Amino acid sequence: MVGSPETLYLIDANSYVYRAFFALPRLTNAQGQPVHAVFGFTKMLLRLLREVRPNYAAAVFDAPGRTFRDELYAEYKATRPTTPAELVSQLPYVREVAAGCGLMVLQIPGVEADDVIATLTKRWTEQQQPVVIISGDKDLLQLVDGLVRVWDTLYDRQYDACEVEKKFGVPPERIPDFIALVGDSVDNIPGVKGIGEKTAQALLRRFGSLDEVLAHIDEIRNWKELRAARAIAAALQEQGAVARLGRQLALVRNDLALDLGLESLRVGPMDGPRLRRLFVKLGFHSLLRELPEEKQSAPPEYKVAGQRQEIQEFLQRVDDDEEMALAIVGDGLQLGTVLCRQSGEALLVPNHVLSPRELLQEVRSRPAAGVLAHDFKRDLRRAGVEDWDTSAVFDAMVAAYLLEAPLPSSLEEVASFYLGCHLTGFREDVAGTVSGVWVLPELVPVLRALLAEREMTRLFQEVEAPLVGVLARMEAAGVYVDSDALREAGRELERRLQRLTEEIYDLAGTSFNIASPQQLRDVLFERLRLPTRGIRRGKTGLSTDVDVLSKLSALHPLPAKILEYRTVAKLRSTYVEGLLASVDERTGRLHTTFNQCVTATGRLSSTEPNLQNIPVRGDEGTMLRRCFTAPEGCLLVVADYSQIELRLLAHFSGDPVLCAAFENREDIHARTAAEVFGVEPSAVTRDQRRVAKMINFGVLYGMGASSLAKELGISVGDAQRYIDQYFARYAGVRAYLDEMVRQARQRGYVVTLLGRRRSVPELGSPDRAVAQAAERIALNTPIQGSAADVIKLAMVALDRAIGKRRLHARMVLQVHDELVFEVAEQQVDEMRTLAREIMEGVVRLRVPLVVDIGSGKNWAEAHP
DNA sequence: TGCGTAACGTAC
DNA sequence: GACGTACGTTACGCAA
Repeated sequence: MVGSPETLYLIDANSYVYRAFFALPRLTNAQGQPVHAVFGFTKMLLRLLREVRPNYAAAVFDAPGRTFRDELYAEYKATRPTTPAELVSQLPYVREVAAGCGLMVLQIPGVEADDVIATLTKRWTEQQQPVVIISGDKDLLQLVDGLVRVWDTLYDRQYDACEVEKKFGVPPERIPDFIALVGDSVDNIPGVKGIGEKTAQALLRRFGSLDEVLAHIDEIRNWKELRAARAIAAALQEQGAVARLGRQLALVRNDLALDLGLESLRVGPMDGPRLRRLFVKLGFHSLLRELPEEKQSAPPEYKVAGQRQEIQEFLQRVDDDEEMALAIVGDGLQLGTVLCRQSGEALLVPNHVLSPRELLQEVRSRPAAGVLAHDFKRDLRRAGVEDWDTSAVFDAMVAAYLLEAPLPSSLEEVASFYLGCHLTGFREDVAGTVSGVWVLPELVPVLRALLAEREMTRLFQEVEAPLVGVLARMEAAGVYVDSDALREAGRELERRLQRLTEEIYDLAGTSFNIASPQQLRDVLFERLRLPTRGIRRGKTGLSTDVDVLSKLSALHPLPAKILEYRTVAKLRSTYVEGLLASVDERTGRLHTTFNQCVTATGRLSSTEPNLQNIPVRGDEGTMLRRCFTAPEGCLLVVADYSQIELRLLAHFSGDPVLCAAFENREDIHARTAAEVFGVEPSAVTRDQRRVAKMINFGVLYGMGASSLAKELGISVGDAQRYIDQYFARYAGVRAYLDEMVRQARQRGYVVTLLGRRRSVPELGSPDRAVAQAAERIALNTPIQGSAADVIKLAMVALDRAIGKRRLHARMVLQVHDELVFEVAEQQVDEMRTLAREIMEGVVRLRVPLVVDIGSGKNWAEAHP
């Protein structure tokens, strides 16, 4: 729709929002606020601004409360159901969007939007300037004339006088008369009973207006061509007054005294930051891209420090309580540190002038030591300054992770997402690398506001922020590995693999790549012709995983050998060779990276190498963990939360049986077996306990009967009976899990003990499988995530306690519910007591938290 | 040669 | 398809 530069666009906002609310599928943002009507409105408005580029526009809203029409007719709009709360709650956002887009927002008390639009239209057309009304409401079609058109953007239909007449059979100015005769169920305008659209059109065509129709009732009564003319005449006679009232209701008023200069309708500039914040809040991630990248955020004028003197001068200008952005840039040869003040004043300090290590120590010595950073742990590690209490450091990467913004969360992406800044590169002789620290002073307030809004400030300040430093210390400490023992184990595994390979080729009657599932499949099912009935299929064909091979091993000796081969090969390649490759040769220690911003639930993860999946079961597990040892004069202390997830389930659900079991310090799996099998706890067999243990784990993951059956090797019917019996005995657990899903559906996200959130948008998916997977996420995340909350809190507290007591002890590993410490032999008892006290007492639950502790020369021996 | 994906297996 | 969260290794197909 192209208009002249003087065209005024008037948006009938309520009508649009109302229709969008019912027309579009319900959608909520991460906070559970329904947003689909705002979304529809926003899309429409952005499109209008992009394609039409209007110079003049306004968004007009109905004002709540009575209007002159209510005075005229008490029943006006009385049949309309009260506007849903979910729609009303979206209106403020709609106004915010319109204002952010630079539009005048009008909402005049006691007046409906239609009348405001009519008045503005009249004033505008008096200047001989065109008007386009954006509305889907037929009431406004009465305003259409040579200068005025109505555009129904939802269906992309435009109405000029011709189109109106085509649709209603009457010219625009007769629409009120038409509505008066026909009635309008939406606004509860009664109309004349017995007169429908066709009759009304005929009457108005012949007589022109409602008044003329009513003046010619006699003539109508004898009108031969009119069907049921007598009845219609009678109805008009009887209901003429009603029709006149209806006309008054339908006629829009164009004579309001609006205190408004027409120039104020000029469209202002888009408020990018405001819209971005709003879109982030509403979850309109796709629309963020449609906002113009208004600024290329280029680096400020920065000085390159040539002498230490300049650093001192720079730091002296910084206020004591001023937060300073900081980043280490460049690579090993051209290392540098960038400091950036709130004002934008920035300094690049090349390594040769002052090392990052010394500079960071300088910064840390400032009174407030407030620092803004992105991936600060990395900076600490690069500078080798790990003994930093990071509680006062605002790490934008960690904040963005908590806010569940876009993952991956490089600073460039976070800034683009929350600020709309495109960080332009910053190449420098010394730094040689891009760094966007300078956006931090602008970005951090936005992140802080969002954290506060979601009540995550404490989680951030008291858990995640201090944890940054704790993890840096753990990584820097590393864990000692007996490389000789590991190499020897590797040689032993190598010999076993040789032997197994020969045996396998023998059994297969051919040599092939045993590690290739594809070739193995050919050997098993083509060459040996093992039965394929009931064998699971993957994307590329029949599976050869552990379940399949276990089943086949009853029929042929080869599959068992393959299984053994795989176990040994895994051990050799991933654990022996992989770990040896990562050991620091000078110290014999292994330094993993703990990722704080990766998992969906709040757990940590560990990479290069992953020390959170070192085998523990079987002889191989023991052998491997024996290689993780304490250095001379030290022991390893391992503290392990006992059943933390089930305890959290008891806490959240308040289930009396589950809570009592933990309060009485019972064996929880035996208790579950007693409940499910209806026997005394003392009479539970090993097998019953095994089944109960599986059920207990299954509940935490939302396991179904079929998978439990598969796991236990029983029928699906039996598995279902066990599950039913479980929920019959633990009714509180059932109720809690149901409530979790209900809440997730209502709010769009789930919450952990300390307020960590995970949105679960797929709950409403029409695809059953997708929706059910989302349900399992909704059940599992509060439990798994709360366990992560608890151990993180304990890590922060333990780190402080160890420092305060000056213990010769350091935390070296975390494996989700377990902490490993390296402790001087004389202080092992103190460390054991401290770990237990702090870990058990870090949060207060309805049931006791229990920590099992062990100590020993190596990880296998120390395992409780 | 480098990269992405599938299959598999390890942990909690 | 059917049990939540991770990471690493190998094989393999594809593109440069």
